[in-house]
Amino acid sequence: MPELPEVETIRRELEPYVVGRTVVGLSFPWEGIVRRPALEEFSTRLIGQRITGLGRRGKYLIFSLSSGQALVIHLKMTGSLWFKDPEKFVRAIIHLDDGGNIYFRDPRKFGIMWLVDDKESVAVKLGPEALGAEFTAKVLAERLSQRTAPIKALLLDQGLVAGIGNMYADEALFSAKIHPARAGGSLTKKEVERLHKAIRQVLSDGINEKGASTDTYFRPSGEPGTAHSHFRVAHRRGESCPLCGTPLERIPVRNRGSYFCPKCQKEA
DNA sequence: CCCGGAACCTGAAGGC
DNA sequence: TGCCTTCAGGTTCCGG
Repeated sequence: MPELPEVETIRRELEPYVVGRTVVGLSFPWEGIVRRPALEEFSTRLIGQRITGLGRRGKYLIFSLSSGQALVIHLKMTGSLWFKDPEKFVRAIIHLDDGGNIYFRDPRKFGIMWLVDDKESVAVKLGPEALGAEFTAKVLAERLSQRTAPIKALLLDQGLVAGIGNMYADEALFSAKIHPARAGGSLTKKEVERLHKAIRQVLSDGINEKGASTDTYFRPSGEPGTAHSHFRVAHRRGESCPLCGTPLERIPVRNRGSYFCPKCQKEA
């Protein structure tokens, strides 16, 4: 699933391929991928524009355009962007002036494209970047205080901190030895500090491994990432804790599968 | 404001 | 073999 490390890997590998290029055409095998404006306006306004930069905010990819507008893409759960034709599940194709193409592959059709004047307008309200300088242990502690929702649910709230998804939340909580169902406000100062450090570590490791290909994530070349092979609990159904050997458990937290070690991550 | 659950969508995998 | 159920989860929306 594309979370911060996966989106960042795609951004880095796509950047030299698209920056400086002009969009010369668009194809939509599935038109529902365009959120706004309406498809015809989306196309007429985007074609002819030069891509001046490729950025990322949380899990959003932002293509800066010569007009000052931005093409924003969210891959949601199963989206990926390819240099070459993945052949199946192609929902949109961006044709470039050098003959290159970007293929938006998305089996489950959750992915979205926007063409906007203000890139901030696509998301409700994003919290600080999980790997940014402004996201400190102190900021995390402030944002968790008084909160009664499970810490796992709060880590997935992009308005609290931007970029963490289900896999890396499980990894960070295991690393910090915190049970996923603990109330966010019940964490001690030491636990919040451990959690903050763990979040930054698992996300950085994920980027260094070029993302985790547990399911439908691919890099633009079509190659997988390797981060999932280093996961200690996420998606490790039926396996044992790498630290103590206790069988890992999976419980739903806010309807999200949460993998953890019941011995290393106590609920009390 | 805060919390929890539904909705969106469809392929893969497992059970019988 | 084939049908059926369950699972996967990022984000927004809505009711309490």
